[in-house]
Amino acid sequence: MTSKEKIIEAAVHEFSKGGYPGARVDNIAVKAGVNKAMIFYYFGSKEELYKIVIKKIVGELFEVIKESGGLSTNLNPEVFFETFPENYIRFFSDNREYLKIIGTELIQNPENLKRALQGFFNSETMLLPKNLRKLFEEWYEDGLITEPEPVHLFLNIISICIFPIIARAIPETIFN
Amino acid sequence: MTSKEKIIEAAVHEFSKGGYPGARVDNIAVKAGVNKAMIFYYFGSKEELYKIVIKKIVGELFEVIKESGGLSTNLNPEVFFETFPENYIRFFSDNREYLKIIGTELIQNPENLKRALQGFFNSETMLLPKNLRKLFEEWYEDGLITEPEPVHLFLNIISICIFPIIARAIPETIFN
DNA sequence: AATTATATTAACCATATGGTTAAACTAAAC
DNA sequence: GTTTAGTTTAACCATATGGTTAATATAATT
Repeated sequence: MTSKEKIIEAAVHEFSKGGYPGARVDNIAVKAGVNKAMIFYYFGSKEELYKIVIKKIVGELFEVIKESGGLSTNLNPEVFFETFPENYIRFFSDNREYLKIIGTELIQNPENLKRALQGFFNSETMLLPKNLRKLFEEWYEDGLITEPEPVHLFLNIISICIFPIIARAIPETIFN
Repeated sequence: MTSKEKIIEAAVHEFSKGGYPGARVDNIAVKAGVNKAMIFYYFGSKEELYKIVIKKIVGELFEVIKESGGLSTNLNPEVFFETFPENYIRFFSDNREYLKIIGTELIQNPENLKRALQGFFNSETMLLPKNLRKLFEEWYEDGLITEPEPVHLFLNIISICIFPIIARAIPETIFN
């Protein structure tokens, strides 16, 4: 593994606990087994490194959506509601650190995350939101789903997928 | 308003953006219009102040659950599923800063939040989880609800209540 | 082999940050 | 009016922290 890769890996770990302000550049360097100056040599600043980490995670997340059929035009609700939540939940269950980073960013810096997401709407993936919206609308018109608003539908899907992983602590404490 | 109150109010604001590590004691002092030393005079440390803030929020949250009938033994699903989400959503919609603090804490320090919650299970509120669990189990046995596991049910309710407020950014960006 | 471009290091720097202190001010208590 | 307890202030402190630098080692290029 190159030093650059080692730094990113260590950065994911460090940013996942404490978020951006809580992360210490020194810790990242130690964790990566690399001299601290290397971080600034390759990434320029703590903030740029953070942006790279966010991009990396969002990029992998897009892969999950694509693999769930987000790009295919002929998809039925049964298949979508099976594969998407499954892939989504697995992705964040397997990458708790990603979940922590994205979750924290979502709460504290949604505008930042928005920008990162929009950065991925390039020529290829640009199809995705259009397709998904059209699909949801068609499904509603055909009476296959009851939620007319694509935004709400998508929001509810990811709410049920992500949040239970995050919020387990609350009901666990309340019940027993 | 006393200095102590002014500090807590300013602390809520400061902790809500950037979380605990991102909060600056100096900022809290300025925002509260109080000398920085007052914070340490009244609260001892930044960490203790933070704990007080968490306690305050969790305390108000418990009031919401109580007001939703969490303590009454004869409650039907119709009433509960109307009042609880409504109160819950209003609470966090009206107090975005509380939501940010609790959300961040949930992601980055669930154990800490657990302790804060347990601290509220005193003689009075201790009835709450027992009642709620019993209620959910009865409702399931009577065929009024389909989810057998109280923990899952509660988790899903709060997921649908809280998360959409937090995660609005994602689908907003994807669709349009 | 000599030169050039890329990696890596240890020591250093300016500033930010949580926290302290001793003195001063204010309002009760006697 | 004097003492006492509580409150407030400005100046200060040690350390943590993001970032820099100049020198050195390593690998590629000619």
